[in-house]
Amino acid sequence: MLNKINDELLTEMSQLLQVAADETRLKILLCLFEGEKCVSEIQCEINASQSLVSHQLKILRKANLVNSRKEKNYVYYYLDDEHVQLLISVAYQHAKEIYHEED
Amino acid sequence: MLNKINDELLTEMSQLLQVAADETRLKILLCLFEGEKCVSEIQCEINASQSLVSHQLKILRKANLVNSRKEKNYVYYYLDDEHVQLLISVAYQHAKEIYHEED
DNA sequence: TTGAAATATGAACAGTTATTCATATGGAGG
DNA sequence: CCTCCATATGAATAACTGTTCATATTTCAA
Repeated sequence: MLNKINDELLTEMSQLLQVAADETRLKILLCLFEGEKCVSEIQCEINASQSLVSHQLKILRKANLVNSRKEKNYVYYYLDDEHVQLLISVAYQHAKEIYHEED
Repeated sequence: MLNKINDELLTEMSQLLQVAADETRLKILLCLFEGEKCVSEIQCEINASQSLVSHQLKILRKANLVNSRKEKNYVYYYLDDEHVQLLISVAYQHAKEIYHEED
């Protein structure tokens, strides 16, 4: 496996995981599972400041995990990677098991 | 989705992703795909110092991604999570697409 | 028991990152 | 044009994390 993965690929993989790993960003991704939302909706749902949400959305966008579209003066963000859902559900399965082990 | 995920689960998910995100640890995981290896073998394969490998293995172990067994004076590590392979292959798929987009 | 080899640990440092605060931008409607 | 609202940006800071170096522990063999 390692031999067919060059440095750039490895860095890309690492970055995807790193971007998804932050709790705030994870919350954003999870709440976008339900469909596209504008910044203020996300802000409200995950209980974070406007600035923080905006900063983190930018990071998610740069990593190609979400994309956005403008409508009136709202900006709607949505999941833009076919793999994100799978990635997160795998993490969820793992978490559930660990969680129950520790009871 | 967010409503059925409590704080502890979220933290657990976040930690899994964070642990997998580091490039050194990612290399270790990838090289353990081939089967169990002792510390010095890993060290050699990924080209890192003994101390670094040992530190990172400890982190992987604590997060339940790998486990180990002793034999003589070697310690063999192996993948210990059914989800790791899937997690990493999803990251790999994503990376490959990003990688080709940027050509 | 001594020496050597494999692995683990602790402290320290450098670099990165999440968050906050203050402010800027940009569009819509009056 | 001006004002308001939604969003974006920049700087600053505090906390965290990966790596290195030095040293400790453990196990085997002689």
